[in-house]
Amino acid sequence: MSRAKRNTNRPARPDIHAVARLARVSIATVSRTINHVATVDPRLAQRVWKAIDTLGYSPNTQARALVSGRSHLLGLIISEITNPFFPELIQGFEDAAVENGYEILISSTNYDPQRMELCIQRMLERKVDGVAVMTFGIEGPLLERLAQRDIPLVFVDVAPKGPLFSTIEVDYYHGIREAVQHLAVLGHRRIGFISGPLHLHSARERQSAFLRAMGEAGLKLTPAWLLEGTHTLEGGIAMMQRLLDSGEAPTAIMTSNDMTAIGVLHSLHKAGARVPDDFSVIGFDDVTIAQFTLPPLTSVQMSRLELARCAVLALRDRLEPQPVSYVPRYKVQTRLTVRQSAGLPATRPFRRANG
Amino acid sequence: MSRAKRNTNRPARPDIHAVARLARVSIATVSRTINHVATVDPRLAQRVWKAIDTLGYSPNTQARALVSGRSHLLGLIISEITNPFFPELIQGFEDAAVENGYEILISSTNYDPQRMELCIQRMLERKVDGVAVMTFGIEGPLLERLAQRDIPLVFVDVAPKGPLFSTIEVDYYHGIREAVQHLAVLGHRRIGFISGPLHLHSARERQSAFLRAMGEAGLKLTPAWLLEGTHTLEGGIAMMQRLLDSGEAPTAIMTSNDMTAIGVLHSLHKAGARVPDDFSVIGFDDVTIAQFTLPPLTSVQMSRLELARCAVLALRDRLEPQPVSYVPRYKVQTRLTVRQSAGLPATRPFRRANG
DNA sequence: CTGTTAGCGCGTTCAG
DNA sequence: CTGAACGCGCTAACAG
Repeated sequence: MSRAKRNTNRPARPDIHAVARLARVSIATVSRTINHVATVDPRLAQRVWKAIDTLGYSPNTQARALVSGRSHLLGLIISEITNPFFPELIQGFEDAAVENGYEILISSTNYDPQRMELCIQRMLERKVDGVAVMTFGIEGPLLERLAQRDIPLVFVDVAPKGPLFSTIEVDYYHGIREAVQHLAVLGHRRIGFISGPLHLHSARERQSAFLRAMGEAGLKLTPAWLLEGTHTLEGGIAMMQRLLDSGEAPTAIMTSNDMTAIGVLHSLHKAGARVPDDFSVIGFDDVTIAQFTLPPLTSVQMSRLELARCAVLALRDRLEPQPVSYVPRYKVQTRLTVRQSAGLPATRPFRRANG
Repeated sequence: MSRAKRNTNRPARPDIHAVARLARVSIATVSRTINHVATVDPRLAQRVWKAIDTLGYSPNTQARALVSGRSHLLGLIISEITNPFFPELIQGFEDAAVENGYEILISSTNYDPQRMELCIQRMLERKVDGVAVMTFGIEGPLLERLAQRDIPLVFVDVAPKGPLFSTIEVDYYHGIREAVQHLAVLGHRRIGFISGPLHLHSARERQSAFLRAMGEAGLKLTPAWLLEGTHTLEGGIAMMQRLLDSGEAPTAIMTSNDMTAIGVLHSLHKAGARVPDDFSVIGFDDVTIAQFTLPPLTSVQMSRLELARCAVLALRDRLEPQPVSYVPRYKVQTRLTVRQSAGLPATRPFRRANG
């Protein structure tokens, strides 16, 4: 009498027993059918599916996770969701995850290593099957601790060693080279670069890609035009200000991310300079809002959707053994998106209205 | 031998039995201690906590959910994560949820009712305890189907009836009135309004708040200046264009959301008009990027953090009976954020450069 | 190929 | 106030 009679008038969610009863099979057969075990008699399977359909049954994820040890949950750790870089990444991650039968758990660190620990803690408690750490600024010691956990982890750029770690490489050079060449073709010779905080691996990568591209284009570098920003609007404003104050400014400015570029735009606007007539500006990331700036920002894009998809695949590959023929390649490209913030260099040097 | 000896050399996650053994109590006592049942002997509780600490034990969420029927997961359904309105909402939702001991499951509908169904399906399968539907555009028939499910739901603006439904009211009028008055004080008499798609409840609310505020400020309404937009950049561009083409344009334009306002800014820029010298513009939502536009956008803000917090509380109140003294009030305010896109009205009507 | 059975880890009765 | 026993819904052995 334990199970058979429970308040029967309430339309409780049907469980596996209900399906089994209706299909006149055992619960094991129902389980096998659902999990697509090949050795089920098609006729029985048919009955099971029909029963499932008429009852509106869907398996209890919790129970399934409890016994199988696999939650089909993927964690996604990002820096800050209000940073325009991330929403698209999340979108892609969600889509790719759902496509592969996973659900996602997001949390953001707000650039706080301690909070990052909490995020991971929470994820582990929820028994995620794997975690994508997409914060672009993970610290050494933290990595060490992560390495202890025995769940698959995927990172961007940084490549820690460990049997459960994967890395997604970003080919910064490709897009940045396109940008430099774009400027060179327009006639620019004097190009400045405002980098991100150089303690970030990804910021360093972008800067060196820029240096390399300049060299290859045969353009001379002016050290005074190589500035370290902060990947923020304020940083962009300040650094552009400095460039303007220095007397001799470049005709084009490239930046390490779009927020910096937008800061540059603000600085220029305030100084009375016009873009692209007086200065050309090229950003990096091609964040959604880049198309809404005045003028719309020419920017190097790294597909966040692609990045997210790679991350999901990297985790899936650890979780579900793939056929040997499958050779994973976790690499994402960057490309130049041309809009209207870069144009021909000014014929005469810009002079500030109020100076 | 069933449980006692399982591969013992691996440092498996400790379970409740391990804690019980170490604390020399039964697993029931451990369970009670963790769940803060008041009737546990403090001395035993002490031992239990110590054991938990030394073992680094944390309860298995899956098992707990399975047996208790409560997953401590909250669903959040939004329209589109790349819409700048939502990230901050998510942030607030996450924070509030975690504060209250919940984790969140997000999914986005992309304005597709069918996808919305899938989202809900997924959430139900994951056994979320409640769902916040923050899409600002839910359809009647869908609501009907939702009503069947017996889990708490919370909505914005729209107030379906049902014992498990909650509604968060937004006081659009407050902030919109501030905006109209702000313009009136600056000297504007000719104010236009570009609404959102009027089939959306929230768009209608905003529009009627505007109409009411105009009336109260003693300002006359010009029907030709009351346009229906689409809550998109393109809509803003098109409607502003129409205003400009009409020969007699208002000196100030208010919009139903920030994307529309940014479209207006673009339209104006293209026409050679300056903001706020030639036209004043006020947006709605005060999205993060409003501070990055040129000029920074004056906008009516509705605190997304507050909204999110309300949503979490509304769900929690259904889920965990609150003390009778607690009177919930799910209402969020709107306020004007003054930046630089609204100023004194132009002394002479704007004439297009190319016209 | 199918059914029976034993837990997954924990909350919760019900005796003590 | 505590502990033993049961079962949440399901998968994975094992028997038939």
